[in-house]
Amino acid sequence: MPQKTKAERQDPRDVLREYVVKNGLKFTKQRELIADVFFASEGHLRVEELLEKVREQDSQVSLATVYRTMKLLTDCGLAHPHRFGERQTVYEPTEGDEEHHDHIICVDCGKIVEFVDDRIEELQDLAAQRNGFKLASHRMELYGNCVKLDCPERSKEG
Amino acid sequence: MPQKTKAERQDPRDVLREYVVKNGLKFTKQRELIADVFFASEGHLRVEELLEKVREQDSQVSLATVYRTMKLLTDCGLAHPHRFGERQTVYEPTEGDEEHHDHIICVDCGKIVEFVDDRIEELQDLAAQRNGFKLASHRMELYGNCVKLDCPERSKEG
DNA sequence: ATTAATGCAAAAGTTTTGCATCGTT
DNA sequence: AACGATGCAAAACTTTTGCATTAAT
Repeated sequence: MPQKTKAERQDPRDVLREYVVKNGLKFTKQRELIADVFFASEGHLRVEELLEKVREQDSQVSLATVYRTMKLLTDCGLAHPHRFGERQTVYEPTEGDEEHHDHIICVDCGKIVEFVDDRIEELQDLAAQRNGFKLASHRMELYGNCVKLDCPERSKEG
Repeated sequence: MPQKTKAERQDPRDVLREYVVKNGLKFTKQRELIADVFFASEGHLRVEELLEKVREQDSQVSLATVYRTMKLLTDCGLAHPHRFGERQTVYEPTEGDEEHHDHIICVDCGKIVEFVDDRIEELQDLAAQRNGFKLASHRMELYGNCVKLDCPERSKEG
């Protein structure tokens, strides 16, 4: 299995700058700021949350710009939108060339843990074939309760 | 592995009626009609589509009532909402006590195929445990292309 | 100077809700 | 008769878009 070296990974800001230049777009301070805040955060951010954080640095940035920038980052392959059954779209950074991953979400406290299971991935591929599909991508989310000690919601409730 | 007999399965309409009575609600013709149309259809219906079909029988039914009824059906355990990455919520009938299933979706033509893979289910359970979660439920969607002959989109395009 | 990006506000799309009225119990 | 459900329209909420202005190239 070919393994990408981490050394190949570029600073997301550089990826963005490259993309922007290549497409005759512009590298604005808003884009830079939004990207910085996005990649500095822990991921799984809703657009509103991102805007909030961005506005701590520049209170003038508009919601529309955040939406437009997240779309741009998605086009660059730097971000990926999710819908965890909620109303709002959640973005997470795609970590360079690293492995794809799935999510486990705590139904009590909302904690999100990322994981990969190669055996599952393999079986998904086979399941698709068995049903006459060529698998392109997938989404898998597990929902459950995280153990007591890890769940802030539990400790809150005593 | 305990196996439910199909004989136990009730007519969804009866389940609804029971639920409604038990909760001091009312069994209206709109609810009956919406449930009938919903269960007669092939599932994976968006609310708009459902409304359209419902209005073929009674043009007076409102969108709000369809939304409210689908919520009711969800509470009864008769329907289940999905978001296949699209904007609109899609409902599908939960088939009595039958097995849970996942989905494969054709990115070309939108065809949806249901499937179950017990080995995947098992591994999901283990993956959750390994990450300190007690698995309650999951969602898994595979995206890909269905083979030429099955894909109406392909034949359309020649 | 050119042309894309921004901010704003309005629009669009989906879902929910308030309320007067209707229909089931 | 009582009270939940309905239809309608308005509201709520998320995301997109048009446009005049600003800023990156």
